[in-house]
Amino acid sequence: MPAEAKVDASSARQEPRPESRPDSPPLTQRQEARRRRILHASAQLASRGGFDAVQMREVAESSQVALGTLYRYFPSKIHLLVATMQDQLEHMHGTLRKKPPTGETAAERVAETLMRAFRALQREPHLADAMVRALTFADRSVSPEVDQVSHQTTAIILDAMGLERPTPEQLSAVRVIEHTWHSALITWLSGRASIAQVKIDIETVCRLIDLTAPGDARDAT
Amino acid sequence: MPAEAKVDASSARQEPRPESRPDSPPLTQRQEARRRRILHASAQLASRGGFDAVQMREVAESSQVALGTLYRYFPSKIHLLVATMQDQLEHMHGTLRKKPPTGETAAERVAETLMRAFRALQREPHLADAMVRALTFADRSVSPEVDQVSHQTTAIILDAMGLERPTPEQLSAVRVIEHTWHSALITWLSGRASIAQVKIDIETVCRLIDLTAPGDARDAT
DNA sequence: ATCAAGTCTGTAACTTGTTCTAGATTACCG
DNA sequence: CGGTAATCTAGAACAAGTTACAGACTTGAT
Repeated sequence: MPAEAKVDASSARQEPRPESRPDSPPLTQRQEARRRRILHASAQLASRGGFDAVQMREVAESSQVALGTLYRYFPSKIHLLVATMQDQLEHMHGTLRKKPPTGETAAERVAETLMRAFRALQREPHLADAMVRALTFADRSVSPEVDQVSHQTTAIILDAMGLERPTPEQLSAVRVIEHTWHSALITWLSGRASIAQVKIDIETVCRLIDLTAPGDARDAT
Repeated sequence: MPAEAKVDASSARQEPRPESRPDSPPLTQRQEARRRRILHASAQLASRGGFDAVQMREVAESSQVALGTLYRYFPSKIHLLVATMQDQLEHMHGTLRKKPPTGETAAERVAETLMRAFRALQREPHLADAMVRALTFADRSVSPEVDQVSHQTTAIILDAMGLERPTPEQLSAVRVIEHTWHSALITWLSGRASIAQVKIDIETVCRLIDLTAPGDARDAT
């Protein structure tokens, strides 16, 4: 059995994900595989049962890893679920990129994109529950990871807007859209708002985009 | 020692709070006092230490109540903290009512009011942490209570707008403002956004109000 | 091939939210 | 008053997140 070499720049990287996680120590293949098994188990358990069903002992068992190891990879349940969200978001961004939104205005395109994402979440409401609850419950110790999720979300929205160099005002609008997106998801997940309400809220907040760039929003795609 | 009579309509109610909690079984004076002690202890513990510092055993001890009794009054830590928030919100609404906002437009008045509330929260950031985290983490079993908080918040915002009969569009805008408010608080509490950022986000989202009623927003106070 | 350092495993212990129980106390009714 | 149902108390017990640790396995370098 040959020793597991670190995966460095000289070896062919099979996973098309050069960005996003500049891990301080590069992982061996087995470690990368463990990480992957853990995230998979996490998503699977979350898909049934939501937040509560993701139990650290079960994740460890499902991914065939000792509990201590699980905690070495993800220092808390919240870290694990936020990482799971990062993972899912990458998928999502890829999927969304394939079919760019068709709306005329930037506001329409953003709303369209978010509604598409929303429909995807509706297919796995328990998973959405686990991820979003973790995200909003995260305390300061998870800030870097939550920030990354936020940046990824921002990237998705800016993509939909078709902007290279957003103005500060536009960035403010995007931040507000993200606030609304997260909070609206929460109200939907906890049964306090209908799908239709979420749609309305998204469309309402997206109007802010037109407000920030009244005349020059149409140069995209 | 005379038996504690239920506080019913025939006895003078000393607390100026006839609305807000139509408790199915009316409470005796001692029960009302217990409830108050519990909420007080909860707020006190939250004020240092935040969410994690509110430990059910400590709340029980601080309020001189058995653990089982605490759970009879508030069926979970989340219920307790959401109730604490309701309590604080009532205070806040009263305080805010005394000095109505002075802005020209409805958007300005709402932003002014929210910033005033924000400054109040800044004085007790740990308490804010406990309440807001509980609010967004609450699951379906707490929906009625969370809804009440939401309604109270809506009332505050509509107050600031100076509206009696808001249009559906305006209500949508208010919902989006609340979303932004909660989510912006979270990002601030977890150290991912500065106070200045929160201010900008609030002002940004408040622009939606002008958007929903371009011509007739000025008839208040 | 072999050694030192780092990693993984299995397991027990600890913490805090939550539930349960038996026995006192209190509230309400006749 | 006296009885009964509801409530309260103290404390044990349970559940799931988290930590600790001893021993086995990997890794990287010689």
